[in-house]
Amino acid sequence: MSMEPVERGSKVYLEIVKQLRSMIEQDGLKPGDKIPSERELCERLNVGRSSVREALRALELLGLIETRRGEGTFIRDFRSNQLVQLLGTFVLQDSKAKQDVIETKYLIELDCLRLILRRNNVKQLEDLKEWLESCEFTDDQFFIKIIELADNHLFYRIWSILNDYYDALKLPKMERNDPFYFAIVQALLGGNEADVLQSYYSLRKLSNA
Amino acid sequence: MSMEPVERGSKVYLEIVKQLRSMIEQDGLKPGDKIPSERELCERLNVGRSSVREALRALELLGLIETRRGEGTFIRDFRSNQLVQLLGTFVLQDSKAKQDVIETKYLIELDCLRLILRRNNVKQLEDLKEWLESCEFTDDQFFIKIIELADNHLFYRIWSILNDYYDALKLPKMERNDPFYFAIVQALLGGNEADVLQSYYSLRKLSNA
DNA sequence: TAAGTGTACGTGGTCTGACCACTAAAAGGG
DNA sequence: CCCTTTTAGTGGTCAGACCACGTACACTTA
Repeated sequence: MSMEPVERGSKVYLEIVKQLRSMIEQDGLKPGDKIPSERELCERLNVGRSSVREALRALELLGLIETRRGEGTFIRDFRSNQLVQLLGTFVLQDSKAKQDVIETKYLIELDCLRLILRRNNVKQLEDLKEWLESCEFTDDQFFIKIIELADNHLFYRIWSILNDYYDALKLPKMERNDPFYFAIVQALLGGNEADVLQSYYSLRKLSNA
Repeated sequence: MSMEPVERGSKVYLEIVKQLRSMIEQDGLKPGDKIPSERELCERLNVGRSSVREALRALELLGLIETRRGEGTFIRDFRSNQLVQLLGTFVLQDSKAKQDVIETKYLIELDCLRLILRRNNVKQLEDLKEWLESCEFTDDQFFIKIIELADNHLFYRIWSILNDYYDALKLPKMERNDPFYFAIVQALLGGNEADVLQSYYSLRKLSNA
């Protein structure tokens, strides 16, 4: 029920994070659900309120919970994490990092193109082709479509993070370049990996090596 | 110098995070450097110590700083963040997620193999070959070497995260399979992408599609 | 009855002051 | 000179006190 008083080495707020996690798991709490109030957590866990708050603030900065003054603390939809901006401005400094961001973004985009090839969902590609003709869009928006078609949520997250990094580093925005988008989609429909890669390289002005 | 007393909407601990960030930037503080003590930050920013602690605890859970009792608070080497275990057990539930983890891990590993091909650093590959013969190692350890050779810090982070996810989901550990490791390194030395991919597919027991 | 209003309670947000445990540097003694 | 002791500084934690805000319920009023 209660925790060790001074559990050697471990800090109280970390224990509370742990407890919260198992509490959420056991009770099957989902995004939007309310968790016990700070004062109730104090009593239940036999700790001071400041320690509870340290745990909650940490989880809040991680984007895992949301607090509303006068109402309470709620579990958040993890998909939207602002955590990235933080890490971005903290972590990335040197030029090697910049280069890594660009390289990684490109490779992830290539992976998604390969995934789409493997999924081979013609109808979705046809839809995308229509969308190309009927819409104004940016390079980002095009690739968001691509990433979505790849149907891998982790890649979606990773790409979003990289894109945020990209912006945070003030790298030049990709400029729209319609013919290449058509070429990529066409190549995807053709089903030939080499063609797809070549179209992508052209768009990004890369050598195909 | 000091902040607004109740700055509407914004919470004090978030302001402190901001201040710390610019403080680190201005003073050019690097991993290992010490930041001002909690009590000094209170005075400098005209806030309570509990607020300062909320900010520091949050940054600590993010893995951005490290505190040592009796010594102080230090900027941390961002490369190692335990943040992931947290997110992992919080975020991933359904079976689609599991599938995504596996798929993404494999694709990242493939990307790194391609990067190594592009870098074409023969000496490092020879060293790796020696290591293979002289060491006991696990599948993880082998691919850590691979990812390192790819020399892209972001991929290293992403792969580590995915590996943690993999463990958190209790997916079956990759088993060591020596001949395939040799084949991969040999193919890398050969410089033929198709061979490299084929070796990897064999190791992971995947079709080459 | 129905609509509006106001009060009380619960919640998060913040500050203060008090300890404790631990570390490292300064002071002291051999 | 070295070793011990002291001391000051640091993070870790708790308790209590306010404040600001939102909600719900009881009360008034039309």
